[in-house]
Amino acid sequence: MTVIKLAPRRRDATRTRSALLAAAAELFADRGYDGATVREIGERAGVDPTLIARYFGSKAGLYLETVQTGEPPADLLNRDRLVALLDRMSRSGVGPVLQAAVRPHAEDDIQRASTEALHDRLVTPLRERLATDGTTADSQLRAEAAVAAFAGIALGAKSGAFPALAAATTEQLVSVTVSLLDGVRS
Amino acid sequence: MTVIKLAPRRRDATRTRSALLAAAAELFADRGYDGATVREIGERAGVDPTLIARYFGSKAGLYLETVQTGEPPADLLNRDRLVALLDRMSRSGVGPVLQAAVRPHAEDDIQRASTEALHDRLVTPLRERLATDGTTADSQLRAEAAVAAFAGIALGAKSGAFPALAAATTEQLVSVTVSLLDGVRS
DNA sequence: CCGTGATGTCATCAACTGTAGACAACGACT
DNA sequence: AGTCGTTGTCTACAGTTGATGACATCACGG
Repeated sequence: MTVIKLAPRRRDATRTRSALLAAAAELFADRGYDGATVREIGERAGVDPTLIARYFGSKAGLYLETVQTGEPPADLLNRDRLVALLDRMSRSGVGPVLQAAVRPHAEDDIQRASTEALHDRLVTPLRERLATDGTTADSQLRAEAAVAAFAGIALGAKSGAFPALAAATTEQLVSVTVSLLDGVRS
Repeated sequence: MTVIKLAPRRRDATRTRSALLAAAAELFADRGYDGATVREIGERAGVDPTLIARYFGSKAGLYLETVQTGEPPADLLNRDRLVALLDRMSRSGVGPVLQAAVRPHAEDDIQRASTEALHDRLVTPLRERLATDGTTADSQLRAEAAVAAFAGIALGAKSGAFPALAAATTEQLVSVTVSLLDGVRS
């Protein structure tokens, strides 16, 4: 067993690493991968930006790690899950993976990792839900469309283009989202 | 760096102007405002990029003009309109205004013009449709949510994050979109 | 106490961006 | 022909971006 130091060290690689990860998650969610700069991330984390290169290799490496440490898989047709998801987004932003749903990334690594996370956490659970509910035809297409629609709503509420959507309470948001997503069973 | 020798072209301001507009519309729709560079736009238009500054004042001015020359207002609950809209998007891209639905722009002018176009062409017609159909409660919120969801689907089909959505025929796309949007009446 | 690796700081680079301005080529006019 | 506004070409610049490497400073084991 390794001895755990309780006294906070002035120099703590683990701490700066997690600070960078947290700041990156916020900024990537807010402005997308390209929009967030390493200098901003460093400033928000209270850390020198060049440490990103040291601990994550590059900005892309930081993004990939950000994507991995995300929300657990959620079935969008489950109202409780949807509430939890929308509630968290209204507080801490929308998450980097949803950005990838509507916007292609230039780098392949970024695109692939984001897509994979999106499917693992949202598309696949929904497709399986549709299958168990009896809707087998086009279940993959339906699931993808529903997730895409959800991404549109979640991002639209933050984009500034939809004032009523941005001003809505979580309950209202849940209600209208449920109304829309329910149609996926057709 | 390869230097492309251009064939001697007739001097025509109107022509270069429209060439720049067309190229800009494609690239803005494809990569967003920030993602499209003036050099790319110029290259696609077969025109020197600095002419953007001459004819439109700046990249932002070019974007604003691009936004103005868009699709006519469409009611998303009208199936024919939806078909036409999705069909055009599958051919010539998704249009710059839908980008603004899910992604905030840094500059205020850009954001405001995009939002205005989005509401004039999609949100307001849909809200009025909902009102005449009897759904008066929260009609603004419902209309915005539906447009945001539609934007998610349209952009998702092009983002590379949804393979089934990207491979779907226009008919399939229309079908699943109608299923989802119909729920907005709830 | 001291050295050595870990951690942080700093200056700087090359690439890219939008934009400006000097210059050249064209063409309609007297 | 000659003039001059219009249109196109080219270079350059200041700003930003991600990334690199040299240097400084700390922490811990000997």
